[in-house]
Amino acid sequence: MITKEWNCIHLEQIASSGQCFRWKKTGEGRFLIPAFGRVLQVRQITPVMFEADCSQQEWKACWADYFDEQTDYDAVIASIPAQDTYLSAAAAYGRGIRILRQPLWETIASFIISQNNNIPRIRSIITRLSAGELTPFPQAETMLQWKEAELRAAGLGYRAPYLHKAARMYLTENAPERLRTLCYPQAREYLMRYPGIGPKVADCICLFGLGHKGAFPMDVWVKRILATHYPQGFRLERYPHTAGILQQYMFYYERTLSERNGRKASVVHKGAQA
DNA sequence: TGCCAGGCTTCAC
DNA sequence: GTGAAGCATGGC
Repeated sequence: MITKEWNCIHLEQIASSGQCFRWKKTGEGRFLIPAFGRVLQVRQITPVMFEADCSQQEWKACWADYFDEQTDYDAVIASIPAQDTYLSAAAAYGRGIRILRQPLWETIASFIISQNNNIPRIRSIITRLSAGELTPFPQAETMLQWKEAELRAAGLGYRAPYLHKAARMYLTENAPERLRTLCYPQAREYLMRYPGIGPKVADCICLFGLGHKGAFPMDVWVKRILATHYPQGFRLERYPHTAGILQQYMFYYERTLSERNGRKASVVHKGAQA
């Protein structure tokens, strides 16, 4: 068992930030995370401390990257201009969020499934594909052996052929090796060649599967936020290496407020920066 | 019952 | 290049 003390770590916020679909809550601040061939237990001990049931060696080998240990989230938040009242509020609200670096194929498949779908249903489809909540996510090789009809049976609907073809391309083109060598714009362009992957899904994969934190997924929520709070335009170029983190703050803030206040409820922040 | 969902593909124009 | 229609399915 190891413990980590970070200023910005809130497991509940990460679990409900829409970036991961397989965390299983087992109690207050307690989660099981199936990834990398095992199930990690994590627990929030204090607002700035959590524990994980793994060795230091295992932590360094995969979970440190998974939890994005090397990024200074305080510095990211500090980089937000004070006059940008909406983003400042969103970051303060979701300051415990971290960008998870998730297994690549699982991220590609999950976000192909996510298109025009809602989060509870994405979770249920992924659980069916994995044949359980804590069992390993099926590898591309496995999915390629399945028939499209089997994917449809898991609830994928029209996305079934997308996923099947994506698995084939992923394997035949040796995508993990290729993607490792590409910068963010190149990786995004490469991924958009896959069926079922457009700009938004490609950005999610770049952000959550490849660690390109300059990726800024534009989904229906973010479009709504930008239209409401940044009618003069959002200065994305200000955040070439952290835009994805800020996007998560916005997404989480807006969704959480909406759930509490009713659909599309939104606090108006006059003076949100252009 | 109807709307909507962390969109994408296809097809007019 | 831009905009609209169509898409499977189930949560709410």
